[in-house]
Amino acid sequence: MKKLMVLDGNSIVNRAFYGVSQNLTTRSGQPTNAVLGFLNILNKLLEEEYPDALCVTFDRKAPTFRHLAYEGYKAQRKGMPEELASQLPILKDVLSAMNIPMYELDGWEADDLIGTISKKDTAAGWATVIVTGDKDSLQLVTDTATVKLVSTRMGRTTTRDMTPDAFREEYGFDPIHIIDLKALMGDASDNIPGVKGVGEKTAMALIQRYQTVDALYEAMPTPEMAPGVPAKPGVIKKLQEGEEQARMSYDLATIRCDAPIQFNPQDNLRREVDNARLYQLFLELEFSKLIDKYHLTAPQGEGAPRQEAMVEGTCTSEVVESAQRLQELLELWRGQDCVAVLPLPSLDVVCVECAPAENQGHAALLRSDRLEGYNEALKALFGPDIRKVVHGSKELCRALLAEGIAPEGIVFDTEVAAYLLAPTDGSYDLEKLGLTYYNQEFPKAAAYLSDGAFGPLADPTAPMAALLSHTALIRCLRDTLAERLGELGMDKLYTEIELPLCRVLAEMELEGFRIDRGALASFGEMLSGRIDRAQGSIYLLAGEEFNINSTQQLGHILFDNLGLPPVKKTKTGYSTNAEVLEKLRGKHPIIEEILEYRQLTKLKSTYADGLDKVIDPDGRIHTSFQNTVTATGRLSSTEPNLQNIPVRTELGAELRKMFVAGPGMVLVDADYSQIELRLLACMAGDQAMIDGFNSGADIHTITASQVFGVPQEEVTPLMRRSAKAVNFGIVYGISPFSLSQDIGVTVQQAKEYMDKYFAHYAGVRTYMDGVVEQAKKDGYVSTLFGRRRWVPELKSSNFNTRSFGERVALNAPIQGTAADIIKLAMIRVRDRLLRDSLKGRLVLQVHDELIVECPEEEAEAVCALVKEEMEAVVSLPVSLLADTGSGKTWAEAH
DNA sequence: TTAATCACG
DNA sequence: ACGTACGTGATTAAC
Repeated sequence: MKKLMVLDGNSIVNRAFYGVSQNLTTRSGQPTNAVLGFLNILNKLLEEEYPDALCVTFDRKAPTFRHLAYEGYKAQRKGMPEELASQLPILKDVLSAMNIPMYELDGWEADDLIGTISKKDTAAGWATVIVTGDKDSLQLVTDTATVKLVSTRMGRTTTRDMTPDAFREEYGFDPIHIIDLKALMGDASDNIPGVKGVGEKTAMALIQRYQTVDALYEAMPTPEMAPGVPAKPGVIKKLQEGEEQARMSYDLATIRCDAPIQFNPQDNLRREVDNARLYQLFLELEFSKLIDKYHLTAPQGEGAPRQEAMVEGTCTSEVVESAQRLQELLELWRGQDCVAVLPLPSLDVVCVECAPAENQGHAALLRSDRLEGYNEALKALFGPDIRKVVHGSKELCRALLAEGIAPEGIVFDTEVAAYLLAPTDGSYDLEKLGLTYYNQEFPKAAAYLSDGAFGPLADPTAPMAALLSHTALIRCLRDTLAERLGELGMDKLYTEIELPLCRVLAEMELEGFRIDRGALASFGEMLSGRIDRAQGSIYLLAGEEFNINSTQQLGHILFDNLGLPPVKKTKTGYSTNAEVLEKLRGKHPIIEEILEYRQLTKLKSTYADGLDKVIDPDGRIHTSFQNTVTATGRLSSTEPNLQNIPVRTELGAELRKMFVAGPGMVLVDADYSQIELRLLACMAGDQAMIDGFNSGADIHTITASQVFGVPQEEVTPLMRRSAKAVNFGIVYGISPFSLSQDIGVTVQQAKEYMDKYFAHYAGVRTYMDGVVEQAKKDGYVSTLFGRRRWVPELKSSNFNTRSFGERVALNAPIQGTAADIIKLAMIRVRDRLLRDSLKGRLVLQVHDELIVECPEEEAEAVCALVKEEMEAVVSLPVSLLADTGSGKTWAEAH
């Protein structure tokens, strides 16, 4: 039996709209989430069902006769948000390009068309699968027509197949009687009134007993309920009064199967998509993933503007196999403004491209298996006399340095440039940049990155084509991105900070941080013992064994079994985080044990076990510093993250004793003191705060004394703590509510603190207002060094989104300037160590802290050098201060 | 894959 | 009336 799948277009697109991330739009601002969601659901359905034929139905305004029958009918549905309405024509274009038939008819709704189609389908001897999110359609379920109910909960699509048996199991009557059910209980979303005072429970019990409205009213005035369901008093009266409503609702709930459409399932057999049209549409919608999924290709001769130099074919290529040819090429490259270089991670293959003539590229492939003296070739290529543009220079530098080659002459990094231009984009794959900047599709890097892509057995054409086009793309991007950086005033930031930093980061990653493996292991064993004991007490106190790591199970034990009062809820149930547990402390002895257990297991799994796994054979940990990730310009650290090693608790801080210097070496640690607050004082130009810092006293104490109006000597620890919370909160754009939560006072008091704060630091308030205002005007904020962060959230109509934008606008310039400063300090410290012929080397950066490993005898000099360079990065009304220390371990040096 | 939690500045 | 601090990454559970 052949199978037709028919979709309720309106119902599915609604689910998609509300189920898929709300913020998905094209660069021009056209929302696309509903279209994408629809296609995702469609794909999932096709994989599940493999129908022979497929079609989609759409509403076209409510039928006139229904308006006459009941004026309010479907009135609510007219309020479709503009963001969704604007996507409907796009969706129809896409479906049309996919050659999927659509049915719509003036005055008819999608489910009436489905009813009609389903009936004709059955008559033709076909099976039907109806896809909708609307339970009304369940009345159409027959032996040959099933309904797939689609629901999207929290972005996940789930479907449920309703056959007559499944339906009867759930409802206790035949599918057709869902009409009778709706007639009694009504349906608010469809404005079906039903019988007043009769809800789902009563209606179900009645229909289970009588099946139909007719039979029910025949049994009046003494109807029975389904066995076991007690009749509520007054139901009979309500049924009698509501008979007219019930009859009318019955008509409203009935899906019509007699729409005047031509339909033959044969006309809906699946067809190939229209490649050219769909490609163009997906390009406009920026659905690059779907272009891959459908294996769409760019139509020849039309579509997006193409950059000639990038097209394979206008670019000649060769594999370099002789030393003589290599020399010729090196000479050619020396004469170029720049050449693009794309290395594979192992450096076995390197592609170099230049453009000797207008629009005519030439690429050369260097392969370790085809070229004698390969390492020498690399050395020559990465000499100072050839200007190179690369994508991801940190990785390249690390690979070259590992081979003993010190790269020079890297004049541009397209990945870092793209990051500076759009730091919130998240990733900067070449294929993505091609789409962003040239509206052009490129092959995926996986084509040449996969193992053995260039091996002797592999078909060389696919990886070659991808490699060549990506190398050409790098060359083109350099000009585009460099120009854009200049326009935005970021060329200095780029050439003096970001680009040279790549090399520094590569060196630091290669250097690594030495770990005392034995100490780490015994620390882990100690934790294990304590975890076992804590776990034992928890099971005992709970009266049963369960997975303490599962927040769901834990919530169940605490709040259902032990009867503790829930403090906060999460999307999925009870919240059990430390803040909540802290509030429950003292109410039950299990709480303390759980807090202890949490602390211990965190230390064990993330640090004791986690770090041990990534210790290299050289006894050191080589983290990766990510320099194209954060929205503010900070670095991040991964595999492992060495920027979140515990320090705040005594037990956690033990770990820092396992980060050690090598034999005969020490660690020098230097951190900026209050750098963000100092920057706030300077950027706001607030004289009171500037004076506070320059007086040399503790800034939190000064703030407390000013806010609470007492002399500094009389500031209590509590007052200082509150002032500190305010100081930090201001940098994040805090609200009185959050401050009150943080320091445990009433919202009113918190507001008072903030008012007093702003009264004393009036310049800070002026500055904050000004920054937000400027950001709203410009659409971005910048740091002292010109780094930008775009803040589109400020334009949102959503209060929360907009508020977030305001906080971002306040915080980004401060956090970002601090990031600029320490980056510059890193470059200077690194250069200075070399210039002074010291053996000390940077090994770690933690946002406001630098760690250098150096020979014991250099300790003093390095301390002085690092402090000097860090403090001298900029000259501001408040001078920067760096505190230094040294020792055999990180704990000792800090 | 997402959510919850918790480690850091 | 909203919903409540900026920036990260790793681990675990559960879908």
